[in-house]
Amino acid sequence: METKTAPAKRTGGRSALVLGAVKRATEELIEEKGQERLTVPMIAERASVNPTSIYRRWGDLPSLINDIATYRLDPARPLPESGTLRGDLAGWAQEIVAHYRNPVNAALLRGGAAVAGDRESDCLRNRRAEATMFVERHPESELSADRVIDHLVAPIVYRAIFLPWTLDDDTANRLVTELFAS
Amino acid sequence: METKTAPAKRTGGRSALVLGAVKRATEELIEEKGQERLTVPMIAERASVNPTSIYRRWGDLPSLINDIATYRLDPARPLPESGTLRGDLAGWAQEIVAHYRNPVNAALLRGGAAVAGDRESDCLRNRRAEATMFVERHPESELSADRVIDHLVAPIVYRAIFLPWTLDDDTANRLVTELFAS
DNA sequence: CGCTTAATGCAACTCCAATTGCGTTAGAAT
DNA sequence: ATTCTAACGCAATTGGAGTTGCATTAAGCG
Repeated sequence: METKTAPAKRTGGRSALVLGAVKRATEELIEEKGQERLTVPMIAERASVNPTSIYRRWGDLPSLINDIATYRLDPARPLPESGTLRGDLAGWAQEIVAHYRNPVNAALLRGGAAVAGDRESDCLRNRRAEATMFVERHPESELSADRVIDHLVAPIVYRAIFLPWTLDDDTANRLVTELFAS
Repeated sequence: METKTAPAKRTGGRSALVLGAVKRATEELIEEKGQERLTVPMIAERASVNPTSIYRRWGDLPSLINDIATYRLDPARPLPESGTLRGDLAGWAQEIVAHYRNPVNAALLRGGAAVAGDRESDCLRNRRAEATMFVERHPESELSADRVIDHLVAPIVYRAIFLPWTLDDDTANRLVTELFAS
């Protein structure tokens, strides 16, 4: 039997323009209207793009929001390399706090939470991968990725979702201190 | 001037029946369809109630879901009184874990997360009140309600939302141990 | 450059969520 | 029992989300 070669994706040019316009429009509107008052046609109009294009690319609104929420923090961005696990985690936590103090990112996170629950659609999976990388880089520490998630990521995310006004400047440092005190 | 007496609310009889039927229908359907595939007319039909009644009571679907998510754990239920803060928190945490291992409650939590972000619509405000009550009952401890939220409630809620399959039997006890180790 | 077809645009259509006005029922108070 | 009116049911309507078929554009590639 003949092997079917995958059709060539077209990622550049106009497609890239549409992608960027849709992402920008979604980020703008999610801040203005909030996650639940958002619709696909609204995004399409703001992006000067046809609604059909959005439906065909993402299927529905929750998938779009989850997609943007997942990749807004670039997975290829440089991560802290301070020489110590504590230093790395402190810098990393500060970055995450700063990220979610942006109302746009907090709203996207809530959208991601709304559609979470299965292994595929976890908009925070990159955080877990990064946590694992940090603890494996410093095997002398006894910290596990699980504990980093539970006592560093979880409190930040919890506050970002439910108590965003409590995400202040020293949240990250306080949590890191408490994590290493145990 | 004459003081306007508030119009008498009608909480019993038919109204109570409608309320109960709507809550039951929502809980059933949110498990079957998930939070984002849910609509008001669907709930109305399942509850044998007119959609108009739901719209007039709650306004929209997010408000309804948030309302149910907030009061599903009865605020008047008995809380642990073991004599020690650690014992109280352990029992309390176990109850919360058990609660969110129920897929219905996890789905409701995700719905509550979707509409969170301001001081009024926090479906977890009762947990914070309970945590405050526990630490105030045992002033000899140095634990603050904030730390209980950060290192006990937040990890449970985070897992319930994003990693529900990791909420196993000893999650609560492990978190309590880690909380008191620091 | 020219070919192929992926991706978008456009328009018409369907379907259902959400609104509104009005009549009916029944909870609460006296 | 009677009154008042909150809460519900019903029906008609509207508005927009989402779908589909076809034409158009342009990205990828030899």
